[in-house]
Amino acid sequence: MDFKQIVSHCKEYGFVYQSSEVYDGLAAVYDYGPNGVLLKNNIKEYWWKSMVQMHQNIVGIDSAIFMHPKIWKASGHVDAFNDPLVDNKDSNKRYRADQLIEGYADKIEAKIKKDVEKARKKFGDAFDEKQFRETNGRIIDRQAKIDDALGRMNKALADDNMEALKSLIEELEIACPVSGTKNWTDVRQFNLMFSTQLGNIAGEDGKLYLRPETAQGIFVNFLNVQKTSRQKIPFGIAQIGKAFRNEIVARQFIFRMREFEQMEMQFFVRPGEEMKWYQYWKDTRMKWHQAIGTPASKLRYHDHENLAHYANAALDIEFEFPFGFKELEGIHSRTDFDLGSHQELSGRKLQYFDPELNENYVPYVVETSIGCDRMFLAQVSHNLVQEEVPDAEGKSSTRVVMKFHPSLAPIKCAVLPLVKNHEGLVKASKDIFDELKFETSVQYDEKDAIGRRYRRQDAVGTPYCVTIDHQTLEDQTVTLRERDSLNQIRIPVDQVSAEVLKKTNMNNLLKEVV
RNA sequence: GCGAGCAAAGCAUAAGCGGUGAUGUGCCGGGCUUCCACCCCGGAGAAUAGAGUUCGAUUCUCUAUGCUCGCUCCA
Repeated sequence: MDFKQIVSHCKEYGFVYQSSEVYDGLAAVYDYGPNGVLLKNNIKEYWWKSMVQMHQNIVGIDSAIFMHPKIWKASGHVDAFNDPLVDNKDSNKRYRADQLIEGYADKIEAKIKKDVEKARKKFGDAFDEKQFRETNGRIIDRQAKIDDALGRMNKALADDNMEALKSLIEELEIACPVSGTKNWTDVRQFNLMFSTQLGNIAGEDGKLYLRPETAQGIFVNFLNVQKTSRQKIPFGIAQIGKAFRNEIVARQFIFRMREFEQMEMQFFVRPGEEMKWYQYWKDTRMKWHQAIGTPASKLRYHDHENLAHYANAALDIEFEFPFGFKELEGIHSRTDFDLGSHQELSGRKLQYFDPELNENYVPYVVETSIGCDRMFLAQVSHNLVQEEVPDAEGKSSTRVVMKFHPSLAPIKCAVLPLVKNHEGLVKASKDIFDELKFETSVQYDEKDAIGRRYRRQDAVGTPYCVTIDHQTLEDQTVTLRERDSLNQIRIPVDQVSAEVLKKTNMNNLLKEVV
């Protein structure tokens, strides 16, 4: 199935809709429909239970989306998520304004170095580089240019003065490396965090950000959770929640959205033991993905070469989406950066007393962070297939089927009277439905021919269909039809629930993850 | 954000070089129907939005919005 068909299918069968569609949509925001929300909840349940329920030493929290503005200062988001950007109108290339100016400084620095090397050759052993730099007129001029440019740039950045940055670029006659022209747009501040305000009077004082990641809610609650849950290191805190980023380019359906949901677990460990746990979670998380039937060939690790400022090791688990291998989950060794920063900025001691070592320390953190919406997209794009199956006459016909792992399927079982214009069959069917609804997610359908109803359930990934026929009224047996194999077996009505739950229950899936 | 392309019932597609918008599927109602998209009858449903040109615009022009791709960015 190509990507377009997947998006189309998601809409047609109530999985994902474009946000605000009746108003022509809102870019990079999507809504989940009736089947979508069921699938998404199942993904979250699978994750949550694998983490919290299956580990004695992992507990959950649900922290607020609003947090104290200083948190984003400490985490580095305020600085790192703010870039002054400028476009060259001729090449349509975009640059960071500060990097252009630094590039200009680097060029001059290169010239200075050339002069220095020339002089070194000329003077031989007697050459004193320091003295040369301080006395050579041309070098002094050039160094002054660098100092002036960088000095003014830093001041403009500190003042958030975009106009000054632009005029500096123009004054320095910086040209686009691609087009070679100096035809620049205005410099614009791009802020990846969404801001809003606390209280109802606008002003800097009440400025708040919607969280760009859920992790900080865990870090700032580290002490609360550790004390109230009486956890000992190593232990983890898990959270599922919304995060918000003002992406420059938001594309590829629900892969990159402005409002998205993360499933994060921060695991607190002894300093020096972080690599052991990094490896542990690397393996454990891969198992989790494969346990629901995602083939190993569609998953791979990708080690980060450029580490973020907080990490001493980082990798992604990538999934092969229809548009290529892309990040699905990140596993990062975050060192003590986050707790350390918060400790410094808040003035609170964010430490753990380790009774075995008999000492206090700021724990190190290993993070696993998976995008819930990406997981959703991975499941949908991998499981949606078109295939040839035999029809009523045994000839080949195509069907579109979502081959979700039964535990993730939105609807676990459909209850279908073979015909709808027979009171006895309808009543028996409704009785079965009314019993099953206490156990799992079921759907009743009496419209259209039985084959069409099977196909309809296939399209949303329902693993089982129960069909009630005249024989049911005589001997209390029904047909149980299985989605993937198309097999039909005849079983007593009172065994239906057990049979369906055996495959669709989350419990049995969890046993495979251990 | 820049550039290019695109925008038609729920979905997928025709036709229309300015004059009645068609088909398949899906949906709703009814009939028929004993196990993998049966058949029959009936019904609802569309030109992304706004402006302009025109007697008349789905068609031409402009603007906005959205989508796709490329660039840029990416914790």
